Amino acid sequence: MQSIRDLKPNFSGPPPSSMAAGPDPAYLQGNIRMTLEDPDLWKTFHGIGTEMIITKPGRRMFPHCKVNLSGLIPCAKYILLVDMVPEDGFRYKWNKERWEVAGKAEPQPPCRTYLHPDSPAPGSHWMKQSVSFLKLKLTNNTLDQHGHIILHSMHRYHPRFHIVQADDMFSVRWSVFQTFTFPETSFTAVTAYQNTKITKLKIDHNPFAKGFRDEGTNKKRRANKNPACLEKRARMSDMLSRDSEEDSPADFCRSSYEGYDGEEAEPPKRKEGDSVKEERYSPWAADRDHRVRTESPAGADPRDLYNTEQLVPAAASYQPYRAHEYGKSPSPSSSIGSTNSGSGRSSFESRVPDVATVPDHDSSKQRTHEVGPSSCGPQHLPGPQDYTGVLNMTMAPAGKPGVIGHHIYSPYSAEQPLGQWSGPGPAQYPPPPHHLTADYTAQAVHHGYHHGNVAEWSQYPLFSYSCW
DNA sequence: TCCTCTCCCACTTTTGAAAAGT
DNA sequence: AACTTTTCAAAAGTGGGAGAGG
Repeated sequence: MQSIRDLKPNFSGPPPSSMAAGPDPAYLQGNIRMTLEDPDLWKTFHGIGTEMIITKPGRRMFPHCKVNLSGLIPCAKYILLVDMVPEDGFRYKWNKERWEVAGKAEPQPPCRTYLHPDSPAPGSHWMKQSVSFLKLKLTNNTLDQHGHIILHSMHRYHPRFHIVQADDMFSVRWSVFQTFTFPETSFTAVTAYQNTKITKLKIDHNPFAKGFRDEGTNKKRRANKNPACLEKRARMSDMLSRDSEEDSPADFCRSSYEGYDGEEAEPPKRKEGDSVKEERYSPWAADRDHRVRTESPAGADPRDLYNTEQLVPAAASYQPYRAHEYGKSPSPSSSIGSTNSGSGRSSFESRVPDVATVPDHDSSKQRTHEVGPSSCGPQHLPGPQDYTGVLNMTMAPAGKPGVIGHHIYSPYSAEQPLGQWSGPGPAQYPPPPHHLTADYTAQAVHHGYHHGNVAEWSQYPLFSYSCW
């Protein structure tokens, strides 16, 4: 099974007729522009080393991902997705005010993709206002049934934004994926904040945390220490015990870091005394950038050819991070061994996003499809996992007005369950086709590529969950 | 002993239904 | 009666704290 990206080289045959007669190439080859909203806030966090809390029930990101889009065809429909990509193949620990490599990364959890609830929507909809992924939640529960994005604590990730021109999820396979990343959105997944500066920043900027801004609240917290509270804690302990029984380690992911070389594991340098208002990126980024140049020849992988197509200039504020200028994205933390990084990344990329989180479309406010567990592909995974997820999505009626000029062919009717696309679970992920020496996101801030092969695309297990 | 994970607490914002007003 | 605005309770989100467990 291959990831979206890995499919690119397989797009060797003629594209589907609908694609061949597809949209104005100008739209596909560089006019689409995505800019990150609140870049200063992101940079402020990034300068310190962004941490994102992950919890079992799922935790929102803060800052949350919010982007502006332009260059879309106003009448054509698009689907927006977000997934999380490991920055590297390492696990980290917080030690004496800095992050240090604590060993090899754990096998990747099921890779999930968050589908923006408005999807699919016309380009005009996406462009008229900023697109927020506020409700995207992160979890460390590998058995999560809510469609949240599953991450490992103490690992570093960065979000990837995908824009797909497609009438509905069934058309996605024929469509062009355009992928954007913003180096300043990288973060470390944690179950509790490690860096007090991050804590302070979160409290200062997150409205939900206002209660922690004034010192007076501290005394309220003391009230927790009462007998009733202790009783509840005892009960909670029982629950925890039960949970741990359920959460038996699932061997559904192969190790993503075959290329890991412990010798190259160098603790990412954290700049001591970063100020909250720090505008430049953390030393993680600088370190990584350096290593990237010296150890990982960009473009070594033939797939890079695909990465360079449809390169869209990033927002001016992110120019410094564009691949064509630096060769590599200076995402933080990947500072550790670029070859490792590339390997880890590529391994991850070879995984299959097992979930397409399904929206309830704001405009329709209805869920038209409830589809049972996928019947496709062996279910090798223990437990309910994602592979028994249900499709819960709003489909755009076939032939719906609004899409003019660039109708994308879909071999499926709108009623066809998306679950039928589902392939084998991640337990069957093949090893990466070959070692990727190049850091994926580092290739370009923006990538575009086709899904031209039905057979391969059909292997994508798109499971859908309702996130909210 | 150290590190990580977990849950509850008190607080805040958001949401949406009901009530009130036009 | 229909629509808009206001009110308010419930739901959801937040980090801190401290215990549990590996």
